[in-house]
Amino acid sequence: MKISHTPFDTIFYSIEETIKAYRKLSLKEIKNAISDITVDQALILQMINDKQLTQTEIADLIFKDYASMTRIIGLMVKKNYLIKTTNENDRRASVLKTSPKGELALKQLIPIINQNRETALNNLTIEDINNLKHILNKINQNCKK
Amino acid sequence: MKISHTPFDTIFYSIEETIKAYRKLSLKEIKNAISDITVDQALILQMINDKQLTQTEIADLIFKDYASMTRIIGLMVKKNYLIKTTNENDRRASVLKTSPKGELALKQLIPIINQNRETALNNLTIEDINNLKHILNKINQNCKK
DNA sequence: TAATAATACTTGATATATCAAGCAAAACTA
DNA sequence: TAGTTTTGCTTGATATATCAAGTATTATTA
Repeated sequence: MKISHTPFDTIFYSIEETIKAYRKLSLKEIKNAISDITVDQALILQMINDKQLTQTEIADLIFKDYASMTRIIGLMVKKNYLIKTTNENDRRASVLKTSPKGELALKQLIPIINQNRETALNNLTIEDINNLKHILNKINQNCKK
Repeated sequence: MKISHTPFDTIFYSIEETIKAYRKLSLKEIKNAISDITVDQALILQMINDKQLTQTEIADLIFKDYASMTRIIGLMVKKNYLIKTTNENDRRASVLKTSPKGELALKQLIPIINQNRETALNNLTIEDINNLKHILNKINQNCKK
């Protein structure tokens, strides 16, 4: 198979471009509602609210380094969106909970997050989405071999 | 259209996952050859070698902030991969050139970069790629409206 | 059970991302 | 042509990414 080799023709360029455009849109809308929260922080808030998770679990789920996770969580605690305590059954692990402020923020954020997704996926068909997911998954597998 | 709303079912999750996997693969292979160069730095080296570009132009092409570009270029100059001078026709602008060390590095890097792309796209058809590009482009447009 | 290994983070150092503010040169305009 | 705006880039501050090294705590193993 012949594949383009100039940087700007590669599919990776398109992928980067798209994800950056989506992140930009999301950040704008989120900041518009709550100025001191980022896209990832909103996602983390949502994850912790849905299910009790450790930092390590969150990091694995959203492809972040554990060190970054420590710092992001630290900031979210400092801004009072999260409450962090130690797990008494395993004193290495921390227990993360959304604070009242965090829950309130989340109530505002969820419709915004959903709206962002709708906006980004406007005019796409179910086939488009499934296709996209399928092809990306192939690439993902290739990269991990 | 009904679209999934749980974070891990969304297509954006797949996109992030894929681009991170690809970046990880690329970085590993690049570092293996030249330990002090990153994926973006390799790309920048390639761009500058192909065509004379200003920092601003490079930043726009690879979706980077101008401030980041100043710092990345600064490091590449410091590591002696690039030579930076001022453009005498427009003293605001800088002229960037690959140094001999940069050119040598690039010679090593180009086959690696190409190989990474081949690896990542293994078993994909031309249709897959075109499809992917087309769908991503739709999302990209939606995000920019 | 003592030594070792693994786990769940944390910290330091450096690079990059992002926003805001600033600077000098160039372009534009009244 | 003087004043204003734009352009190309830089710097500062803060957040995040990444790698390496370190600290408790828990689990394993000889």
